[in-house]
Amino acid sequence: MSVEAQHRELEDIAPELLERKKKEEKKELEDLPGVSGEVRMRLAPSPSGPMHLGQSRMAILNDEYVKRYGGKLFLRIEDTNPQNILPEAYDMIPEDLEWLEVKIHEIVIQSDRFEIYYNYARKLLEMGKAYITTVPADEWRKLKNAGKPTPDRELPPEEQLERWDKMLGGEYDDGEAVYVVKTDLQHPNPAIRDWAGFRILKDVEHPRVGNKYIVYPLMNFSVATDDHELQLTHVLRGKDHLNNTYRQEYMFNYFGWKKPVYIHYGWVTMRDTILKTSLIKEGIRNGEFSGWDDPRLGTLRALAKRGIQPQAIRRYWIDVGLKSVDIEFSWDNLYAYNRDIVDPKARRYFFVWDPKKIEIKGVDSIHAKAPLHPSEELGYREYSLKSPISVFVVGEEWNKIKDGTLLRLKDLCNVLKSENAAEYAGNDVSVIRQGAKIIHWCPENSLRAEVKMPDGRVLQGYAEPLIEKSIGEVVQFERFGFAKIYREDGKIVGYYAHR
RNA sequence: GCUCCGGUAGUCUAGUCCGGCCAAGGAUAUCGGCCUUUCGAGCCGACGACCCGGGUUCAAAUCCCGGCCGGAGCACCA
Repeated sequence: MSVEAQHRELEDIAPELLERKKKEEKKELEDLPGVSGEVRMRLAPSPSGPMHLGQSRMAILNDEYVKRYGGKLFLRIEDTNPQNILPEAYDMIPEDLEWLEVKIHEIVIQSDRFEIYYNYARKLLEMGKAYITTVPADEWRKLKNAGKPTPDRELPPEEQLERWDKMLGGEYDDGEAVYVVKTDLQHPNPAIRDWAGFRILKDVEHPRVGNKYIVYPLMNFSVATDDHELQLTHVLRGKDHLNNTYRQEYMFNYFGWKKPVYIHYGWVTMRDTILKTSLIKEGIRNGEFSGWDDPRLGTLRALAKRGIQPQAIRRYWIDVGLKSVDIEFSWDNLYAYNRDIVDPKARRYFFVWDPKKIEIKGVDSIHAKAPLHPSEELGYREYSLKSPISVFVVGEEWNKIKDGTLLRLKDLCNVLKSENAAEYAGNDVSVIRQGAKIIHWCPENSLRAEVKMPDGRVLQGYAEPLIEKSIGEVVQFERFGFAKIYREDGKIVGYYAHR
């Protein structure tokens, strides 16, 4: 029977089975595989700058799972490359996580743990699973890609240990000797073959431990060691780390450690978003950016400044989940979540950009009473205007309207437009139903204000005086968009979030 | 070049493991209507997708084979 025939038949016997039901779906994170009891997970940022939007994904997902299953979430600061450390970041990262509402149970800093790494390094040499090579880097790499060992790869453990002690003792200079973990030189994936575990950095001062150590662990060695030492059950990481996982598994196998469950999520591209710490650092130095929270940046501090709520970011990443597909970040979706949160609470005000002052003629006084929110009971902003009455309107908008048009100044009155003035035309709200255009305004005693946009533009204008009551809050400038309000150098400054 | 990982509307996601309640659900965006003293919110509607080709099957987004496309890694960075 064909599918169509089956459908026809079913319509006769049991039509209710063909009825479609509509349901709103609530998105939840899928269960973590391999959970038995509590979980132990970690965030592992390097302290090169404050956290950005991209990194918030791993923070949120780890946090969600630890909260769901119970257990422990470690913040492990990976500062084993002293050349890429911003000292302030040691404080900025926990601050950012706190803002994100991520619950950290314990902070571990890798530069406190050199002795632990050295200890395992020695063991591995004793086991014959690692070697010290004095072959120059490019030559070593060439041999490796050809599947061939360096001459010193097979030297006996005693000799390797001797070399290790010489490394630690400073008898080699930078690059003259490297500690390598053996894997399989015939491994079909060249990325998995023997990998460097420690390097020598003699003349670099580490911001936390100074010149105490000259032998620095590389990422794969310290990560594998710590993932084991912290007894992690699950590791979430970007799939750019997939080959690192395969590398690290060699250490787990050599030592017989229990492996965590590894989950690799996909690559996120963020168009038009500045995330690279090196670029930001440079931009701050040369004055291009105002700081780590410049509204053009993708740092969490910049988003916070603009009034993006941590819960919106959380919902966004939960929505995305941890699939291994590569995705494109959607500002629209993030903004939609943020609007959901912010809209019911944000007080409404008028902000007039490109301000043009016009006089309203033919009336002695007007009392304006505008609700602070269209549906929530948040009270009113009231202004008494006395003759001569002038208000600010948006110049570019005003100039586009034909003279003689009947306009509604929202929550104020109706006017007949002429070039640089307006004739009072009563206060009958029903003109709106007749199709009168509504524009906004602000009183003559408004405050100078500017709004900083995420694309770097700065709009100059006026905000109504009562905005002062909402400094530090996210407000909605009617017919314009949501912004978070600050006072900077005596001036009202809004950081634009979204429409 | 070698090795991995992926491919559902503009974007994100459900479904794929265990083929049939999928003539593919939800969100967002866009467009239209209603409502509203905001261009916000709300309500209603429209638009829009299973990468391609074979095979297995009564039945394929789902299983098999072959392509194609995208991404990542091949550092003495993380």
